[in-house]
Amino acid sequence: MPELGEVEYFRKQWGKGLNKKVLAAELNADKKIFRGTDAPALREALRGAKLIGSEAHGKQMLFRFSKGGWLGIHLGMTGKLRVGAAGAARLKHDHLVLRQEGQSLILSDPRQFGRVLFHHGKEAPDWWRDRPVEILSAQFTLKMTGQFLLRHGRAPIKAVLLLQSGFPGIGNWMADEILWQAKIHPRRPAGGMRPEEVRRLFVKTKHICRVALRIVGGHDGDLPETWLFGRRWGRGGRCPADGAALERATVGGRTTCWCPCCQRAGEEFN
DNA sequence: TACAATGTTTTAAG
DNA sequence: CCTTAAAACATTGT
Repeated sequence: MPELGEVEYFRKQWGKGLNKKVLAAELNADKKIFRGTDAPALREALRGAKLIGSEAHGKQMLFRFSKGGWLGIHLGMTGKLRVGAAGAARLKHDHLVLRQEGQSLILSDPRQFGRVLFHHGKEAPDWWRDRPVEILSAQFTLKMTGQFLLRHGRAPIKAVLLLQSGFPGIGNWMADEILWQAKIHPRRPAGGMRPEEVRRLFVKTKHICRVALRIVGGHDGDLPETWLFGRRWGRGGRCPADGAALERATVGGRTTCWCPCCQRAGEEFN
């Protein structure tokens, strides 16, 4: 599930635990989701600590606790954050449960492509300090975007949009939406874009992030019917703009959906 | 049964 | 060291 907007939605869910103490952290330290993390240390450090803040950055989340607890969460493909009852039983894929007075903050992730990180200390850990420029920040510029595309010039543009080092928070449906709205074929080499196309891609990237954060992040209604979003799942979809049958194929290792009429690119890419 | 699923990470090759 | 492409990861649902 989680791309930019959904990550923000889940962050807000755990936000319900703000300013409340963790009575106990329950987890299975040997689960894959804790790979590379000292899970027992996490459990000890969070017992009695208060949740004092949270942030999202692309698909990464950080939950800050008193006494120097820094909890990083990535939801992978199937991760979710929810709030349950105080004594809620741990379900099969509930890998981390923070018990608070009156409620439980729960992380579930069946496939465990997600990851939990933990750092105990005064300073922010490296994994939170070294982050790419956020798409909606003023530092994310047209020039930067053009440079990033050139740097990955031979890869298909779809694959480049999925690189978190350049487009943090963009996932599979957002990449397809950006390319459809910008009228660019997903298999076009990133470095072969005309200036006008780079500009369209840049503008649509910012726009789609903004709307996704508002609508998906706030669970505030549905994405516009005029978007590709609602038609791109499964075969047989039709382009909202011209009614053409949508194409589906694997591009950049992921299922990709596009309109062969709106997103023309010449024979060699179809 | 076999394949696909809103994502990285690893491995191998250029 | 850098980029690219493909496989791997673990589980569920169609």
